[in-house]
Amino acid sequence: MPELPDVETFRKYVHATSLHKTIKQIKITNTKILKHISKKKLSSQLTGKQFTETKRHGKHLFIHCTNEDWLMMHFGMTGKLQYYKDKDEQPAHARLICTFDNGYNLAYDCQRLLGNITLTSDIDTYLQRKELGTDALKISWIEFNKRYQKKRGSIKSALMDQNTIAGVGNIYSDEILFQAGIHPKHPTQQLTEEQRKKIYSKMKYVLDTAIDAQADPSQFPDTFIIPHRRTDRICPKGSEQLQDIKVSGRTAYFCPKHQNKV
DNA sequence: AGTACCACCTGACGGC
DNA sequence: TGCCGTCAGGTGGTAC
Repeated sequence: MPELPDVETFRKYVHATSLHKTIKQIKITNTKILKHISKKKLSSQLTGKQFTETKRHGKHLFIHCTNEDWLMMHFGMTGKLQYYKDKDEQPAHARLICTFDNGYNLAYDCQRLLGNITLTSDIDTYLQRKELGTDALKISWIEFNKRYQKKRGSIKSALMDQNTIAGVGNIYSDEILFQAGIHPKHPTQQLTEEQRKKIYSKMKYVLDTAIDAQADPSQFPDTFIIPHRRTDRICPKGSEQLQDIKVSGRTAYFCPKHQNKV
């Protein structure tokens, strides 16, 4: 689930529900999600504080806290957030639960425990340490063009490389390449400037459109491939059968008619 | 600097 | 019904 549009939707959700409320209690039900911080330290740092601001970089969500730290959340493959009042609305795999003084809770739910949470005092330092690339929605054409001129390997894996640009994962890379009409295995270095430009503009279009649809595939335009990927497997531009192949170990879906190979 | 493979995890699904 | 392999929208480490 969580690529850039999903995480941006989570960010807005936290912003709309969880700011400026005092945290009464922190509950951590599984410490595997904690990175470089103990359960005790995280609870004590957050209890009694409030969240005041939200930021996102690629697939990373940062929530500012009145102790000046940022609570960092990464969602792995199965992470999500839920704001709720009654315990019966608590999601099944809630790993971190913040209870506010208004009686509501914000739960970080992560079935497969592949996500992680930590505290950081400075976002830029954190991003540098992780060597994350520029956010996919913030990167300029100049920088994108420069990076992808030099980049080797298939275009799909280049788009998914978080050190090159941050935020695009397996499904949105499929959508970007479908919209751009480029085969996922197309060698990055063999793209023309025109093709790079097309990928750049379709990347922005796909991510913006997905954010507008709150990252809900059922709200995506009829022209998107994502809702067809693992369902009817039919190309939305025609009636061709979509194909799947492995690219850098991930399953890529594409239309053999509309995405020509090199 | 690539790819290939394994590991981390849980759970859904299809085949037998 | 149960067991087993496979796969899933992520990332990090290792070997080549």
